[in-house]
Amino acid sequence: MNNNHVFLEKLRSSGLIPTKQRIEICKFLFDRKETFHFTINDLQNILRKKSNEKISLATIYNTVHAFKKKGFLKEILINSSSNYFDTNVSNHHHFFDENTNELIDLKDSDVSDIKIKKNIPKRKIKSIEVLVRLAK
Amino acid sequence: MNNNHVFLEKLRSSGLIPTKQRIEICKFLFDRKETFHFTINDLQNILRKKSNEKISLATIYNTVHAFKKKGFLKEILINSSSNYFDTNVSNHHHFFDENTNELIDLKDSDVSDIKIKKNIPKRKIKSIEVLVRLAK
DNA sequence: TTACCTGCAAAGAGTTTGCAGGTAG
DNA sequence: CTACCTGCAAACTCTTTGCAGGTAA
Repeated sequence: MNNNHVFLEKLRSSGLIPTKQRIEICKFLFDRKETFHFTINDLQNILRKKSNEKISLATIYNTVHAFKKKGFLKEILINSSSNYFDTNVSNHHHFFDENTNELIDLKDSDVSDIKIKKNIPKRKIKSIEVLVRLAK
Repeated sequence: MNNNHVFLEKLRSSGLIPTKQRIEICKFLFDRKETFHFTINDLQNILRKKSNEKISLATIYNTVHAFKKKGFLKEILINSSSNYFDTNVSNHHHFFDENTNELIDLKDSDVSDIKIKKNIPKRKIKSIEVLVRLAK
């Protein structure tokens, strides 16, 4: 399936010039049904193997952060040794499997309604994130 | 109030030799009623100002990680620019104020019961952490 | 005395930046 | 042509480590 035009539009409409590198990263990250979770390091390794032309690490950092800024990716903090990104930018929660270091999406409907019974003056709730740590 | 003996005991019973530096850090972190949230950088700045003798950064890292390992501190990940530690090691959740970069404890009773309606084979839930982001 | 700890400086890991050359429009 | 992007290397920040001297018991 050739979705290039979709990604061209996605990039253009967000003000990012669709370069070869950005399109390749788009195709890898967004041309899939399932959510994808990755670290910058994961992404670099995978892209390096998949493709003949290598995308420099600086460009991967730039692109991932540009995508995050545009709302195409969400950053998720789990442990102090690596930062994860998630192609699913909707409101949802996560399992983190401490045995495999793997992130798994939890649909909003997989988690009971959460009510916060405390208020901070002059502040509004922006988001509620649940992280469920798993182990054997 | 002189709690030195309490900290001496705390350190000794966990197998850490109570040195001058560790006692000073203990006194600062644990001789208080309220929970304290900090980054390594916060801690170094505060200790530097409070005390005449400076504790080296390496020792602060060593000590904080030793305390974490012994269960005296809990690490909390909020944003990619800094790692927080919490003197409250009980099960509880957090507000994070994005305007001030401040962490605020949420008692377990401030959050409605959370039920996870999904199972991962061969894995058990180790902990459930809720992070509520706040903004103006 | 012995094992462990501290502090310094150097090393390491991850991330960001400056800049020269390249590319999209 | 112009503005923006890429890739490299250097810089930077945060954290860890090696080691010599110091300290607790």
